[in-house]
Amino acid sequence: MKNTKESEPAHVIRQAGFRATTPRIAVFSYLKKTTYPVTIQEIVKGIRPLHINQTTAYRMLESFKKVGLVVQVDFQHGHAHYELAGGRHHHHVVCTSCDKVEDVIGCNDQQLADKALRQAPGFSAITSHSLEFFGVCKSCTLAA
Amino acid sequence: MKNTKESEPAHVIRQAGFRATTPRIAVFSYLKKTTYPVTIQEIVKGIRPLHINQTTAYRMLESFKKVGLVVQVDFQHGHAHYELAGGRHHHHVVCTSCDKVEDVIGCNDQQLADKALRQAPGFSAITSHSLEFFGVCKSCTLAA
DNA sequence: TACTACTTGCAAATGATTTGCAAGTAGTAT
DNA sequence: ATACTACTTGCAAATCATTTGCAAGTAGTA
Repeated sequence: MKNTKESEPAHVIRQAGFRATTPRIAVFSYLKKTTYPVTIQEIVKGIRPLHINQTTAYRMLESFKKVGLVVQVDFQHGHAHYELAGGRHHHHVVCTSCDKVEDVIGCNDQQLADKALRQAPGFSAITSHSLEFFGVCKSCTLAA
Repeated sequence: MKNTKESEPAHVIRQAGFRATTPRIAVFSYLKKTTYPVTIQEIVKGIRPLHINQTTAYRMLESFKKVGLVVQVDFQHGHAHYELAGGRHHHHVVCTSCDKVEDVIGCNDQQLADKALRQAPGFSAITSHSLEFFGVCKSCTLAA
């Protein structure tokens, strides 16, 4: 299984230091085409008919996360959501009624982090942050 | 069990629409004296020698959260943390190595939320948001 | 083509949180 | 002070997300 086009999932996966296995290519490709952060369940179902074990998915996402290939986000739903990193850094607005998600960019994160660091005397560095917004989407507002 | 001084836990709890039971007063008082968001485990242990069931704690925190008495925060530790609401709105910096927590204030949240709402065409309102910073504290930096 | 370290699948363990139900009690009416 | 009822709690068991151990499979290299 070899494929060297720069943008090919297999290539990206190898660049990240992993073997380009069928499950990894499928998961990576799936994440590439999703438009919002997905759960492990969605990933496993999303790559059908290919079937992979949930354990495999958990391990894969964890390792992808470790090398910065994916980002984990928390919508306070009791389970993790993942999305591909690499795109423009952004955050999300989540509908607390129907779980719809939209992206938000331009949050001036560096400035936020700097300000936070200045206020935290016991810290020497801030490496990341999570920022999610919760609200009600228009369809749910109408439905209420 | 009656007590009407404005600031008394029992009074606050009744104002929120609950019965001022021993477990609730104990948990509320405990939260009042903690200086960082605590877990269910910490709460149950923190009110000793009074013993309450974890289930009770979960239900209590959930209901406190629902009426805005407490806020739930997520440090990506696999379990929820809670703190009393009502104080100044703030966020946290968490050490990814030792879990130390420090508060951060003045994040201009309203402005952040407004900006987010403007960018989310499908949403009619933003009701809350979560913002946590992750980094390394000074002791852990030295220990590394 | 062979080989080995990296991967995957499966089953079971762990940990957090939830649910059902019977027993207990705060707050109110008597 | 007493009785009463709806709100609360405790306990046991269920559920859900995630992790771990180990044997079998396979990608990438020699």
